[in-house]
Amino acid sequence: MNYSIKEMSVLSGVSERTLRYYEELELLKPQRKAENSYRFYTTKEIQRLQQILFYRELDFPLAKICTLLENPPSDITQLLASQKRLLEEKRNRLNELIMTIEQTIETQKGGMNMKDSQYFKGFKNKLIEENEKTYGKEAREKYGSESVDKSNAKMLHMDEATYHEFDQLGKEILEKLATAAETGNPTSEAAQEVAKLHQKWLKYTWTSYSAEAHKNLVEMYTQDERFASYYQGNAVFLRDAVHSYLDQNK
Amino acid sequence: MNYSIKEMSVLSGVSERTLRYYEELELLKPQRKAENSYRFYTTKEIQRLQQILFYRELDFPLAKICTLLENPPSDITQLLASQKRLLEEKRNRLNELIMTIEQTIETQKGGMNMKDSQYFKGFKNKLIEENEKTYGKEAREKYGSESVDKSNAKMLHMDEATYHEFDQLGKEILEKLATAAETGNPTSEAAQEVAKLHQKWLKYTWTSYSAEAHKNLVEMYTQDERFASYYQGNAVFLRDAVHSYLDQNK
DNA sequence: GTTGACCTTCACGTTACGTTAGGGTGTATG
DNA sequence: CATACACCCTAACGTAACGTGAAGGTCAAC
Repeated sequence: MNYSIKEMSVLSGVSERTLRYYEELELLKPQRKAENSYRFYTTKEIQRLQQILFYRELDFPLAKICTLLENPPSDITQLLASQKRLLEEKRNRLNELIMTIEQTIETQKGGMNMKDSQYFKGFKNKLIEENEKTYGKEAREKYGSESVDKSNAKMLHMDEATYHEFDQLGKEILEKLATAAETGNPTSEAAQEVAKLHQKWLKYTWTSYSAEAHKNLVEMYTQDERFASYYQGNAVFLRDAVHSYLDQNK
Repeated sequence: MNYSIKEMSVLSGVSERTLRYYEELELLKPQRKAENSYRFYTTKEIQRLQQILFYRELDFPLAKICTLLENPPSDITQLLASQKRLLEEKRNRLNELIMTIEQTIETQKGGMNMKDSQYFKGFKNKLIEENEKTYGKEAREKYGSESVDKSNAKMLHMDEATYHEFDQLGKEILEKLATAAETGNPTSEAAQEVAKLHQKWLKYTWTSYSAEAHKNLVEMYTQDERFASYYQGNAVFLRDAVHSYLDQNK
């Protein structure tokens, strides 16, 4: 049986343009009628097209499909496995983006303004980057890697001295939080000081501070593994301390 | 402070080309030095760039970012939510592809040849399509939609009559399976007949049949919801019947 | 005066096609 | 026999978000 390009298109569900394009790429080469140089496809080409579509639907690029059909690799399962890993990476990245959007929406609902929500995202990305440095690529494989704009800090237009203060305060909070958490009591004086410092720390970057947004933020710390990891397992304690502190000092 | 394009590039981590491109799109319009028409960026542009990057990292297309920054929508969370849905669809599609690859690898390991594995995928896609027709878009939203090549059946180069037989046999299996399953005994005569018919049915399309691949296939039926749904909850029964049948008739 | 680092615009390449534009072919009908 | 209509052909531009030169101007230092 000989099929014209239109018949082939209807049969397979791919457009005529696509069939011509595949010929251009030397992926699928139909014969031609001598008299009018019309293309015609036989069962051989049908089978070939099926193979092409098989790989195409698995998101293989056409160039790869081409080389793949010309010299079929001995180990197809390995090929499939590597394509799978690639797709998984893409998926993980999407998952990460989705989480980020969710959290951004949360911060918005929690009363943060857009500017601060954006800064929050930058801060999160910085955390993720450090997290990856610490825990190697496991984290990168588990989550995806959002492309981090590298010098978020520089773009904060803080001057060097202020940034240094800010950075030091961050470290101080981490240390004092660890000490305070040992007592287990979020209403202790040590814990309340941590909460106060955390408030001060936030005010360095937030254009408008509100207790509501602050509570919302520390709540979120407890939800995301990376934040929890940054606070070395004391995210819940920090949340409780901040809640208590803000309720005391309304 | 005025930054040259290079300084801006280092500061923000985006390439010079990208900065020029954004100017071309009217996304980010730096001023020019009068004497040499060099670009220069001020804090205003830095902030603008930060906004651009915020949305870009969430996979917003640049054109959208452009309109978005020109007339900021009142409800940003809604915007974020719709972007989230879009990303979720992409992710679901990837998940579907990943599952398909896994299953294809399984069929390969189960002793199927490549051609039949490809056909298996086509069959699965047809099932999915029918599944979606039945259960509406819930299924499509939960899983992603693989682009199905519509007329897989036609491309099987079965003639009409043979295809009709094949199709009828498929329906017969479904009915008899339901009846046999009521007894609950996969070694019953009725169940064994179903297994035999299923074998016959597979041989219509498989270029090489093996008991191993057959067992592997029915095992997979029990793992994937859509297959299970096609067999109306009797996938496990079918598996047991086939195993028993093949072990009896070695 | 010349290197070298910076800047400029212009323009092609990337992926997988969709979409005209301009023109030839084959056949059924008036 | 002319014409309408469905089909075929090639060529070429457009898409998104840049990367990568090419060709040439500007500026400070040696």
